[in-house]
Amino acid sequence: MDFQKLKNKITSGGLKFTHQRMVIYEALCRSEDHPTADMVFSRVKEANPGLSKGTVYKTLDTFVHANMVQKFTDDLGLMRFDPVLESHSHLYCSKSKKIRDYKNAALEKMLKKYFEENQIDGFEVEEVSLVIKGKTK
Amino acid sequence: MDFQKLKNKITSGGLKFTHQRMVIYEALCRSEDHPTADMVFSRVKEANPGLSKGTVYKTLDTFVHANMVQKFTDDLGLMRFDPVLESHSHLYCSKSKKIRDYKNAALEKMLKKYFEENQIDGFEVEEVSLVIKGKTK
DNA sequence: TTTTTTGTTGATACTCATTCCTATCTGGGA
DNA sequence: TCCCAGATAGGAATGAGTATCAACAAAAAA
Repeated sequence: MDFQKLKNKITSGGLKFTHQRMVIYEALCRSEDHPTADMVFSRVKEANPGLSKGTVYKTLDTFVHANMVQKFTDDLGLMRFDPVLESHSHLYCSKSKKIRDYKNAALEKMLKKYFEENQIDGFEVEEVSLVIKGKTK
Repeated sequence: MDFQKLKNKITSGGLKFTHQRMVIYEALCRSEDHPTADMVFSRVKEANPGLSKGTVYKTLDTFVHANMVQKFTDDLGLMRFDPVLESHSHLYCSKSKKIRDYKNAALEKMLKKYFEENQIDGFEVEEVSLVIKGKTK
């Protein structure tokens, strides 16, 4: 992603454009492994020694509030960040501990339909997500 | 659950029967809210002042290894314990932050069937679970 | 341009769930 | 009864994440 596109992404989220935000957002987009804030920090600190850990945590949270990235908790309780906004599931590999995206519109639709047709007693469903655990082949 | 049943539960898991284990297992079974180790500790400490927090954490983990209880991570990253062994989903109430059980054999079967018929490229599915977020009505 | 306001950053201290350490204790087999 | 592997108590250590706050920068007002 080039400079202009990054700048647009950030300002169109209603945020001021800063060097730190650019660097952090770019690092997240380049990562395919749904990094934690700490992982983003270590990928970014070499080229940006002045950048502090707290800023990475805060900035990523700012992106979440601006709807630029998604946040979720993995099976170990760590906060993970994902620049993909469309709804999708995650594959947890029990061997490598890596997390992959799994997009399947048909499955999403099937689940959505199921919970529209089958109400849960005393509960109003807002969001359903799948946790898929297994092994990379 | 009476004394004999509790004792059986613990020894049949291959564990030594101790007062602490009985008290902790009983408190967990009486709880309907999938408590954290800390919550179990505070429910138990009044009637058992000598019991330490470390013991509660370790004992609950022992139960998990002995397949007497299930452990899962909630959306805030806290470890929750559940004495219900059959596979089931959880309902997360965004208002009260409470977690309820949701058993639905038909849904479980539907998902199982789906992933048997629809392989994921390069991934071997072992376990699928649902995270259902919404509001208690 | 200067001043004011507003938002951002870095450094550090802090919280809090969980794990680790170790001295001490105990249930149950010999 | 005696013994010891396993269990426990108590507290220190860990580590992810948050709060605080002074310094700073960029935009808005004067």
